[in-house]
Amino acid sequence: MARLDREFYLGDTVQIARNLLGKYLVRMLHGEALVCRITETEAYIGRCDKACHAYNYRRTPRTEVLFGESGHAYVYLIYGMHHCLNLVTEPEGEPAAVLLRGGEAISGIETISRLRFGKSCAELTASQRKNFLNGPGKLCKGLFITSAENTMDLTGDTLFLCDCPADVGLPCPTLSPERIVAGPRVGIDYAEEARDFPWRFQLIKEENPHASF
DNA sequence: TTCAGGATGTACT
DNA sequence: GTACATCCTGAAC
Repeated sequence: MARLDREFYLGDTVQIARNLLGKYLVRMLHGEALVCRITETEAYIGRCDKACHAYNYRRTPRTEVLFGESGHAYVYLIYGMHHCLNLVTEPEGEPAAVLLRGGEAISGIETISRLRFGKSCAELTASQRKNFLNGPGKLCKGLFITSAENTMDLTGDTLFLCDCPADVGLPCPTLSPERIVAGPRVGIDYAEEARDFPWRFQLIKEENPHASF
């Protein structure tokens, strides 16, 4: 199975955040592949970014993984009840990561639905279908990603990314035209000048262009 | 369809 | 004690 290797995560974090759009996140759970296509990301760079947990190289037990080898997962709990998944980037010693903010479910949808809402797809309301994986906490809940996955190596067999679902033996979906939109990040009003960095990237469907910023 | 409000745990000051 | 890279529900429009 071809998947994104360590080298992919070594470069410029903002570029990686952009490059991750359209890639496939694979979560193996009890032998089943839960797969989603990434549609929204944000870059966080400790060196210069007040919104980053490791701003100014602040090193604590929590941020330790950000300083480590690229291509590992940084998972943390936010607002006491939601998890967020980040992919560690850049060489060791440079704390930086890309937050996965949203995706669309490709495979294992029935399982994802049960993890998200405790019921099958067929029972979901229109609102629940619309808000399936369109948020960082939702993505983690749907793919059962918790603190247990913190520091996990993303080049392993449990949680990884790939270019194309064919890499995990799935048919490639037919894609409608899309474009990439960049804008300021969400929920970081406290971060002063870093608030306005256009480090959020989103895939927008051309026929349904509702950019949210 | 939009909006306000509450739920909730951890890290760090 | 405070702030936090959020989500869900239900009420109002």
